[in-house]
Amino acid sequence: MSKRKNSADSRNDILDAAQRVVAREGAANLTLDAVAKESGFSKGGLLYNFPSKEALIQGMLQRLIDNVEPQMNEYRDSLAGQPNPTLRAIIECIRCEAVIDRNISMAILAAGAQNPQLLDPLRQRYDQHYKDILQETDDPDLSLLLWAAADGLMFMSLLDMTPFPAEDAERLMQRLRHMASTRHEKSVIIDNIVS
Amino acid sequence: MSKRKNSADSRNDILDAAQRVVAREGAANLTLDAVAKESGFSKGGLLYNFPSKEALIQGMLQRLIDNVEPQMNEYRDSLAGQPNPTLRAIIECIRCEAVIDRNISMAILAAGAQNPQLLDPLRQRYDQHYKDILQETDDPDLSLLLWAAADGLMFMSLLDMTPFPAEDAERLMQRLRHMASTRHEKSVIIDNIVS
DNA sequence: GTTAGTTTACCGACCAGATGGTACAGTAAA
DNA sequence: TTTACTGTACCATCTGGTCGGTAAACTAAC
Repeated sequence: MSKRKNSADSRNDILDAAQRVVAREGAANLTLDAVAKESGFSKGGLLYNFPSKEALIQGMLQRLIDNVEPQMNEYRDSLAGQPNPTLRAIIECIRCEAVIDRNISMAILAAGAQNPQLLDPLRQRYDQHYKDILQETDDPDLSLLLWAAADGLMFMSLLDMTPFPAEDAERLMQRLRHMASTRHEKSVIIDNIVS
Repeated sequence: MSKRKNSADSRNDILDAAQRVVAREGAANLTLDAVAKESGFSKGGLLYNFPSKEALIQGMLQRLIDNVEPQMNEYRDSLAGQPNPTLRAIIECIRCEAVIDRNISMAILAAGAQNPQLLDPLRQRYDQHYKDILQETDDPDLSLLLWAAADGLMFMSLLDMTPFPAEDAERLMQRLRHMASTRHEKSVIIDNIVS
């Protein structure tokens, strides 16, 4: 009966429990008591590791980010030298739903609605992505639009509002991927192919 | 001291008050008491008009939709005969932020996170947009991607995560608009301009 | 046209449950 | 001795929602 764990393990166990709760019962039922029960910790132990509910949610978001990061880097590194590696890595991550459980993302979104600064870590990521994408592209605006499109598809899926079947979404993602992998000499190219 | 108003007026007054509350104090503070106070109604009167908080939020969403609809139709009608009228109307609505107050949308989003079926009216709209866009386009996938991109930009702005300045966003929207207004003979056109 | 009954629209006190958080005494491993 | 908890009791507050009451407005009978 080893009581002692190191604190990092405990925190991870708690975050796991929180994710299970939210995945099973939805964002509305993410309460300290529920997480305590699910994790096996006492409420005191929970609040010892995360001094507030807000801290817990911050922890969830941070871990989510930390989990996606290596996967993204892997993609990006494998595309080094080719066009738009970061953009394509983002698209790929969204495509294979590295974005984890819908409920978890929704819970974080809901929390963000109540306390906007909770999303700051995400904002930082977006900022970094923005800079990387710009630096790698021949056609900044097109790349940003492709990014926005991928993001839009992700949000639709997140909110369960995608009006088309999964295979269509898949095809769209492939086309995005394809568009991101071609080089363009100038912004204007696309705009010129008018009938 | 006419006590009697017709119910529709009361409901509208209450929805106005709810919007003011949420715009001023954020989604977290959208409580029945706050809305009652802001609207001048008693809590009982409020709950007479909206039998539950959920009903109130549904009302807010519905009115939001009802307000944007005529504006969209106007745009669309003015583009009749030209390519992609619906898509372009959507883009235009997003561009000039017909999407109303950020806080209001966030409140609805937050509510949707807790009770997903609350977003059903929105889903219906998306479904209709989807059908309309498909029917009007020469290049279904491209149109859907442009739609997704516009949506992505909207969500970024909604969550206050747009990493680029407003003028860049404006330029992106213009490009979207432009891309939506050109005819394409085949999907492949775009894909072919590879270096 | 007055009276009586019914409905509509609203008031405001009260309530029950949930929830985040505290306090604190104890305990066991490192 | 410090760290990392357990466990319980407790609490203040908030919040959605109920409920009995009430006055104006509408309806209908006389």
